[in-house]
Amino acid sequence: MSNKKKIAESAISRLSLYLRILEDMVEEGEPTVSSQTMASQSGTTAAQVRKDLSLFGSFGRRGLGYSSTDLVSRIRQILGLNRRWKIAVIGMGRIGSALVEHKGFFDRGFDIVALFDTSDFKVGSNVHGLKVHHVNDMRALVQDKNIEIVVLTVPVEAVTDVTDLINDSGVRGILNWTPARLAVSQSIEVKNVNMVMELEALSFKLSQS
Amino acid sequence: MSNKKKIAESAISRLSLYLRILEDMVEEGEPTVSSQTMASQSGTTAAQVRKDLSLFGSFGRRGLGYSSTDLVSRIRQILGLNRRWKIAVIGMGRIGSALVEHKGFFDRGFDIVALFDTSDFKVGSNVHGLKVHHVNDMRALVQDKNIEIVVLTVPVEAVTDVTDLINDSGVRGILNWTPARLAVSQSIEVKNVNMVMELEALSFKLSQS
DNA sequence: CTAATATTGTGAAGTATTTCACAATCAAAA
DNA sequence: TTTTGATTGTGAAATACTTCACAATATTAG
Repeated sequence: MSNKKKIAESAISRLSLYLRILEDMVEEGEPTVSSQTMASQSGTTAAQVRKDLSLFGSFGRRGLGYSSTDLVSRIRQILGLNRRWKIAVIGMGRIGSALVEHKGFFDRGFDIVALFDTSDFKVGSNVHGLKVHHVNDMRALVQDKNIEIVVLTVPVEAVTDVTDLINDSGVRGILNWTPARLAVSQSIEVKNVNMVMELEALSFKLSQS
Repeated sequence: MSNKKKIAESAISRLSLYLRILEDMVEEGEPTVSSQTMASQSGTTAAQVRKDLSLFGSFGRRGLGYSSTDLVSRIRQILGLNRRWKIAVIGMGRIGSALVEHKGFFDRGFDIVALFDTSDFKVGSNVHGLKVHHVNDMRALVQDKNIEIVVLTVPVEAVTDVTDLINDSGVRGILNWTPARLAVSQSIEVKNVNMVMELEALSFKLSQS
């Protein structure tokens, strides 16, 4: 599926948001939903909602709105969520361990199937029922368990070495919690999550007003 | 300082990034730095770096580049980081507790000075040397300790009630870890952090290729 | 002092994203 | 059957953001 059309990052975030809203609607038994309803619940405009959806097709019916259940499965399809994803967490510090025990990932289609750490002290221990492996065994386990995404929560000093191992492992995507910018091979997708940067953005806004 | 000029969110993120890069340069003893250097280290273009900075003033010298130490303090000033911020964490679940013990916030100017939870079971306990308070005491403590930002990591069921308490507390900014969209008063700034949405964006990208 | 080289700051041009606005379509009521 | 009211899908317009390109300015070498 080598889709050429370039889709904005922002449109994808909104689609994620619409999906959550629609699932709630389905839960509540609403058979249809309008772009206006989705817009007000997600803090955008009805035109934006329709434009976002129109990037991928025509899913609604004029005069009626969208079928909630249908649109849920359309968006799931678009986002690649009509399947489960196997992920690993690398770095069993406080944040990494906390993420492992978080049920939210499983609930939304992401199965944590392996854990890694760099320290011999932690390797071999159990976190939430999963054994912690040494990062040197990453390649073997990624191949063996078909892991496609890793969540990276190692200390910043370890990033360079671990990035090499990831590059070599066959993983396709990284959710990077470290403040470092990763030197990954072209084919690997990276999303950066940076708490401090978010706080700094808040600091900016609060300083403006 | 009621600055009317609207600054793009993306520009602010990049400023955060430049700041980190510049601090490293200073650490390494580099007296000056060019827009090109900052660009390649932050994954953008030299023109973008110069444009971002020019939104706030002229900080460089033609032919020479920017003074590292000077630019660090300029950006700190711009982002409102020329002071320390007092923050609280609301929700002492796994993620909330992990964040409290994370040294990264303190290192970058954010002091966690209070903890809150909704459950009587956790209230009164100690996390990393700080006592956990009941959310009902938020207003008093926010006022007393001059807390301006809260990090919200409560379970989604608790969001509505806790949001009311936050609205009433005098807090100015929220870093929202919950998947809910908060109903906050106009004057409160909210930044949303959503792990699952990030994973879904990865899922989309991986499904495209 | 002049030439060569480096690098900023910034209008203008080029892209990208969002919003507007309206024809097309559907259901229900008259 | 026709009218009324709702709502999509989408070009076109408006806005926002990024990149280009070059004059201005600084240092160093000759």
